Amino acid sequence: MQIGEASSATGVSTKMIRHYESIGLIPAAGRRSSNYRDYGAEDVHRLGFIRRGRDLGFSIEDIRGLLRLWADRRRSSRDVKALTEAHIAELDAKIALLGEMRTTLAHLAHCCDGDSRPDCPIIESLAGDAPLHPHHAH
Amino acid sequence: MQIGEASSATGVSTKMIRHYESIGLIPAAGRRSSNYRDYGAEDVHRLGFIRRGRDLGFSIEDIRGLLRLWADRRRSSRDVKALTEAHIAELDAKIALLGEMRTTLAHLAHCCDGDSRPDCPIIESLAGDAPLHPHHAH
DNA sequence: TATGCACCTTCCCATCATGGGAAGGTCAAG
DNA sequence: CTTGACCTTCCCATGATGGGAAGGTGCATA
Repeated sequence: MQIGEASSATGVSTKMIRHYESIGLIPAAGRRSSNYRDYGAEDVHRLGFIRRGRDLGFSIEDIRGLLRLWADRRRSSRDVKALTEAHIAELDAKIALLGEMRTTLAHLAHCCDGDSRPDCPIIESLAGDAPLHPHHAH
Repeated sequence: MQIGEASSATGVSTKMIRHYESIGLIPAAGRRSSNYRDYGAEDVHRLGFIRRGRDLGFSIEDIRGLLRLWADRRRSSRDVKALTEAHIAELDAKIALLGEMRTTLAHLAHCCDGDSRPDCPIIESLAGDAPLHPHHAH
């Protein structure tokens, strides 16, 4: 199986497969006489693991840890769970941050007439002319 | 006012102030005889605008547009609102994506015993051995 | 057989916003 | 006149990904 097939079988781009090899996330693929990389079922399985990890937002370094745990028959599920919960906490922090931005922006947009006149609470807020959470009636 | 003061007055690092100048987001600062950059009230006001924009998650290019609108006395608040609502839509998309990840991970973590045994639905999911949303009783 | 096309290889560069750090100049206080 | 806190420019790194060039490989078809 050459790299393009491994790519379409897993949804990991050929670019990224080579990259993962270069940073040691996956072992160096075997080579055919043509110097083309050669992949087997185990390699494809590992790439699928990586893609699912990425889809869940794990960093490459997180996935390095998860791959090590996956390979370790004597792992504790505690370690996997701890890694996962740390990641959930990061997601929560990001979601909270984005949610705050969204709330503020939605409020400002709500207070903006959106017409052809220049007066605009959004611009005024950015300019520091108005607090971000004015106690307007609306 | 030299760059360090402008930085601490606005919360924009000196690195970023120089960077914003280099990409033309702010005009080139005046120079003293020492070749040190010199900032006035208007410059600080603009840097504050930029920082608040960044804090609300606007990209540098968004902010470039907002600065142009800010300076334009004949702007329509419609344009500001449109830019803002496009940004809100991006935030919503990101929040939704992160939220889906969070939901899946929380479910998997909930189903993981987190003990010293290796059996772990998180690893099994990543390995593709189990669907991400199994219909377990829990 | 020759040619074309789809695939592969390596290598360098770009993204986005930010920071680190080196090598050296400036300035005020001790 | 030294010390230390500032400033200058320049290069490099991050994290994950893609673009694209220059060139090799392999298979099908004219």
